[in-house]
Amino acid sequence: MLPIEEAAIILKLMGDKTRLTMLKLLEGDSCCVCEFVELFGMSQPAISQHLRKLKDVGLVKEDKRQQWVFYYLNEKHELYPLIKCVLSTLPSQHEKLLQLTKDGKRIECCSIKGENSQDDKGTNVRD
Amino acid sequence: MLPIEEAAIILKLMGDKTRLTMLKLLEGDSCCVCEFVELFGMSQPAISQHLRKLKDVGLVKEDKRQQWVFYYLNEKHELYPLIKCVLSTLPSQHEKLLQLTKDGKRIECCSIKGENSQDDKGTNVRD
DNA sequence: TTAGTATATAATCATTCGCTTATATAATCA
DNA sequence: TGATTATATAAGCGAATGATTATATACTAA
Repeated sequence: MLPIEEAAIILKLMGDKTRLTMLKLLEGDSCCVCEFVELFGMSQPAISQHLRKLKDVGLVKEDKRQQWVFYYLNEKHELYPLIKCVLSTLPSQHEKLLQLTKDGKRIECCSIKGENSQDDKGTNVRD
Repeated sequence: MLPIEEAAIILKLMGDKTRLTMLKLLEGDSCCVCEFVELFGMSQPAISQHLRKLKDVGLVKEDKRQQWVFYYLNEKHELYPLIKCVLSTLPSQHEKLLQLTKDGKRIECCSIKGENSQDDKGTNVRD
């Protein structure tokens, strides 16, 4: 496919306020599905379907930890320079995550990079 | 509207290969409707409708000269930095214009910046 | 004035999109 | 084990999208 056509596909996917906000959030940290459900106030299937689209074109990758699925930006994507430059023009969405933490809704999952803290499961919090 | 929502609208509009190519072409030069019709091999109404959408959000502006309407990038657009950074990651489409010139299909219109050469109308060529 | 060229708009239509509800799968917890 | 929690998928539906054809408008040329 022509590079400009590939770029158009990526831009169309980013041209949705929910997905664009998701990507901006993922610029700073990984998030799991239930955090997005909480943040956007949308149904869980709606969130899953947005993430599926982002995953299908390789914009995000997933990391299954315990009962959660964490999504993160795929910095190896062929068009990552395009993605990065778009995200860099957007205002930070980090305060949304801070609020989630304050509300005790942030998921803490300790198996990051293979580690596992057996005595820290459940509704734990990060940030 | 939130900045991220405005950005999503712009990105959605850029997320179409025809419009994205139009914008990349306009990065270097202004073009008129019939040139786009020739370049994309699409119907004239289809081209007009794409340009209308770009104009409605202020991404392009128009400049009527004689019987033609030339479109050009609106560098004053609030989100021009976003637009510019996206376009900068795309491959040049200039050879399309060169080919158009070779085919004698490029429109030469001399009323640029108020000038008017009365003895140079019709199917003239630029480039 | 009339014919031709350039452009815009309206109506239509098939496709895509984004959501919903219902349901399936997998992991955890009691 | 059975209940709960997290996630994914399928079906359905209304709205948006991108093209087409038909038509209207405006400028140019003879």
